[in-house]
Amino acid sequence: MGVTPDTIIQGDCIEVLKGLPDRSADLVFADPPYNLQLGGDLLRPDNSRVDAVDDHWDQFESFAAYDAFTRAWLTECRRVLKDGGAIWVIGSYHNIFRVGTILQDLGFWILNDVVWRKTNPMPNFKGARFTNAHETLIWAAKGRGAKRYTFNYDAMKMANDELQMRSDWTFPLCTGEERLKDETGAKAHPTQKPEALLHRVLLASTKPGDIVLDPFFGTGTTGAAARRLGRRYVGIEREAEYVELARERIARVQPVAPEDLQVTGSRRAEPRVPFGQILEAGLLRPGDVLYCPRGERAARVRADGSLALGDLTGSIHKMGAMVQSAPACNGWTYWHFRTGKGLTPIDVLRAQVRSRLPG
Amino acid sequence: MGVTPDTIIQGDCIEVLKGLPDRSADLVFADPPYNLQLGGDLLRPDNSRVDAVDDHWDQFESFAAYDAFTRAWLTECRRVLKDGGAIWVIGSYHNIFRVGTILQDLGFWILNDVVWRKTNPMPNFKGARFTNAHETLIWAAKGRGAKRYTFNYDAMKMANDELQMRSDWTFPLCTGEERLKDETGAKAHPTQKPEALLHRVLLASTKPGDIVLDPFFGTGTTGAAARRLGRRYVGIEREAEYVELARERIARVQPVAPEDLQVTGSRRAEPRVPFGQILEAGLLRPGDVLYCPRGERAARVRADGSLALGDLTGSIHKMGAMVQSAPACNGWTYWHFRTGKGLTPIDVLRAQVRSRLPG
DNA sequence: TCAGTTAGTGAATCTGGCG
DNA sequence: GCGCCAGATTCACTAACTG
Repeated sequence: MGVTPDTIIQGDCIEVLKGLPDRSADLVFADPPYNLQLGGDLLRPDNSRVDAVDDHWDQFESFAAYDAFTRAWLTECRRVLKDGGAIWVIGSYHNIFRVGTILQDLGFWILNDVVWRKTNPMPNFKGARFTNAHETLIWAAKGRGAKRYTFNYDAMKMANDELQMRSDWTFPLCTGEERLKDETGAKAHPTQKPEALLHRVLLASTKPGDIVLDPFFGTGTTGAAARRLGRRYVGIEREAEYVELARERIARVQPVAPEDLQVTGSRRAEPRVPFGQILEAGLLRPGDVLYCPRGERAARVRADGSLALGDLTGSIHKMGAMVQSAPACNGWTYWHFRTGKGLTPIDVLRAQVRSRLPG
Repeated sequence: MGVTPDTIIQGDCIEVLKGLPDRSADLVFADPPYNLQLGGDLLRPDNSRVDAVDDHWDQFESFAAYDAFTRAWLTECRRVLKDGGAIWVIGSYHNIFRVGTILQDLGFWILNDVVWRKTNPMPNFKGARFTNAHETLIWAAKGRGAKRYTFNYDAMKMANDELQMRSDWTFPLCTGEERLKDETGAKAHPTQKPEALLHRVLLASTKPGDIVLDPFFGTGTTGAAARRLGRRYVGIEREAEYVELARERIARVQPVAPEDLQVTGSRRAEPRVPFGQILEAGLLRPGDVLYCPRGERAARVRADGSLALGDLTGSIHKMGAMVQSAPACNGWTYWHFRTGKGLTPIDVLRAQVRSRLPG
């Protein structure tokens, strides 16, 4: 009994969240209201409106109200997340420090803060400050000791020309055709996020089929990116107009074919091959000699897949670490066998065994 | 009756701050402990050990203890600031959200958050997260209605090739000759900041002769930058060794007339565009087919920007080299996409993305 | 002297499965 | 939950060394 995927639920964010089952979402992406001190509406925990204020005491009242609201929806999101789940929250300096503090206080474990660098930010018209050219995203796991979060490290590295993806991402604002307009041609939603941003978030931190919950769905950028990438979404949005716009928008999205959703996998995820299996497959034989990369050290292979060097025996990893006096060693890349052309790492034998495995 | 400028006071930050007079500093720059919470040792892939920040001054029992410490020194700093004064605090995701929240709670008025993008950050050795490639600075005025803060808008604009200075700044780490070493050649301080960063901070937010207070003076980067730029400094530092190092360092600084200072960075090389960004920008989609120049070979694009050709996958460069049996290949010019007019190299898509990037 | 190679290092909350 | 252990994992830059 879980949540129905690929739906938008119209209603108050906190009320709707309370109705969702425990541990039912793989990821939360949240773009909460930033509206502190901007003359916009500020909501109390019960969603009544706080009158605009400008003196110091009421300012504190406003922060307290924003904090209570934030704590309420984040608490529910944490409950709804699976143990291996994670959350992304985007914000600006008006609210992101309060969001980050409350995340930490609720037991979320911050994994990274990520900066969205805007290529085309709005200038600071009064010339009174630096151009506000970025927003901040916080990526956090459900808890410090929580089950392992999803991070498609190799896919991110591939998407960044084989360099580790950094914590600063550069994207243009959502403009042009992508920006939804109302019937008058005005922008339909004030803070529509670029789908490219969600593309990277989902590709980095979800698997195909995962359920992504967005408690401030707006015009459905999260849903559009999820559908395109073969993920499922649950959106919560209070305004009926936005719900309708989002439904139409998501329906227009062409999902990527499942075979194209394959991304570069990690070596950790590859099937484990015990070294003994190399012997069982006949690719090496007991008594064969293995060499370190430059050949000056040698060890004999024994029938059970251990190595012997003088009186000492142990796994390929232990023995590799031992001869180097290193704390650890990957025996697959350290030990080599001799061929007519010189020394070849035994990792190629592992690859041969893996290629014969089913699946 | 004010504070004596161009001095370093040895002692506990909060105790010393309490002895400073009200409204005596024009600016505070603070690089407080980040409250890192490290596990055990971290080994690089080559098994060398990362020299982590495990100093006693960075250890706090809990978030509550860190918050109390932060509130205490920020409260004193606010008292010591002149009414038109401002504060900068630098931190990472471990502490910056708590610092920002407390700044707001104390009545400081945030002007910008600024991101220091590191050109050469330490990689994430275990491939577990995004490379932590930035730190965050908060710039805040003493209060919302406080007397006008200093912002040298035109100096900043001039320093940025006549474009408004943005909230993301790019600098390398403090290394090489600038990095202070002890007698053994090891780094003298674990977290020395680059002087270029302080240069920009002071040039942006102080006037010549202003008094800059740094309650976590360390090896005196703030003092060195202040002296160089004709500002005055007051430093507080607990460790006697750091105080001595800072004194010697600042004495070596040659003050320079501001008009002689080179502040404009050299024009950067063309920004690198990873192929994955072409997909994120929607210029190609997962499942699209790319062709070699004469069209006789084809490969499918995957969601992470890798190419698939039969069972083989890899980057556009790797796969281009592979199909030509060449040692290397520029995938941007080798691979083409099909349009009504025939085949077009994907390099034109890179040019489109580049045209949107900031200089 | 110069070019090429090797070694070292920087604020880091840095693995995962099985018993 | 803890311990064990297989085995996966790095970018930009500086400085020292080699030939």
